[in-house]
Amino acid sequence: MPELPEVETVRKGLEQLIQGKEIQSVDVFWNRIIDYPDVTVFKSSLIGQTILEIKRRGKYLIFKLSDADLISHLRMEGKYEYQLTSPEKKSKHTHVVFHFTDGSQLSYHDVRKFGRMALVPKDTAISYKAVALLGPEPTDSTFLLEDFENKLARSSRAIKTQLLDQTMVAGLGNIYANEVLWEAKIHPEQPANTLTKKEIIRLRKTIIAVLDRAVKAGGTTIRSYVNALGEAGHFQVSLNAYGKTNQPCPRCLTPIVKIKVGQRGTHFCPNCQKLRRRKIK
DNA sequence: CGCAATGTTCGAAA
DNA sequence: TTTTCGAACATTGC
Repeated sequence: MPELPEVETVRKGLEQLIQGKEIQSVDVFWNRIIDYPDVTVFKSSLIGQTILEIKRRGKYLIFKLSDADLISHLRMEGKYEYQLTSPEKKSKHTHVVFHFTDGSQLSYHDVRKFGRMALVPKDTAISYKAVALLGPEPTDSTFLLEDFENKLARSSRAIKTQLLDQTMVAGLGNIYANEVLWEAKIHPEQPANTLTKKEIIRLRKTIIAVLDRAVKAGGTTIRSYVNALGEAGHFQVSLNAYGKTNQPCPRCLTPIVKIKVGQRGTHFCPNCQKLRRRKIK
C-alpha cells in the first residue's frame, strides 16, 4: 500500500510500538520475502539486536538496529501488525514474525508476497541497491528545481511514467502521481521533455504539497491499507482524480477519464489536463 | 472467467 | 551504450 505518505505513517506507528525492543527470534514463512542475505543468516543475525529507531527513505522503511540496518519495502500490500502476545493462529498471509524479549511480536503480512526485506551492515542501508539510486525526498530544500528540470529534459516518456520512476523524486506512486498531475493541470501522457518551465515549477510545488497533505492525513486507504496500529488513512476523501472514473472533475465538472499509461491505471480530466502536441516556448 | 490492484525488477527491444 | 517496453512476481475481489 504504500506510497510515501502511507510508509511514513507506518514508520511513525512502528516507532511508538517497537522502539527500544530487543529481538529474541525471527520466523520466516515465505523465503522470497528475504532479499538478502540467506534466510538462515538473516534470522540468526537479528537475534539479540535492539530496534534503535525507524527511518524512511522514499517508500523504504529502514530499521536502525544495534548492529545492522533492516531495510523493508511493502510494495503493493505489505503491512506490519504488532501483537502483545503470540497468537495461536497464524494468519495465512503472515510471512515474517519478529519476536521480542518482552513477549510481544511484530508480524509482516503481505497477501501478494511482493514485499522485500534485506539486512545489511550497520549504517549502510542508504547505499543498498535501489535505495542508493533514489531521487531526492520531496521537500522544498531537497527536491531542487534545476535537477528536476534537467532530468525531465532527458526523457521522452510520458510525464506520469517519469514521476513513478523513483530516481526522479522518491516516494510518488500511482495514486499521488494521478492527483499531482490533476492538481497541476498536466496531461499524464505529456512527454516529460515537452513540459514548459512554468509547468515544471508548478509540478514540483504540487508534488511537495500533495505528499505533505497526504502525510498529514495519515495516507490514503483505498482497498487494504492500514498503518502499523491498524488505522486507516483519511486522504481518500481528498482525492480528485484517482479512482474517479466518470465522476465530475471537481474543477470543471467534465467526467474524469481512465486510460492506461505505462501499464498503470491513469485518471485525469480531459478538459483541465490537455495534451500538447508541440512544446511551446 | 477475465482483469485490475497503493510497486519494482529484469531481460529484451529499440 | 542508453532508454524504453512489457512480462513477471502472487493473490484477491469485482
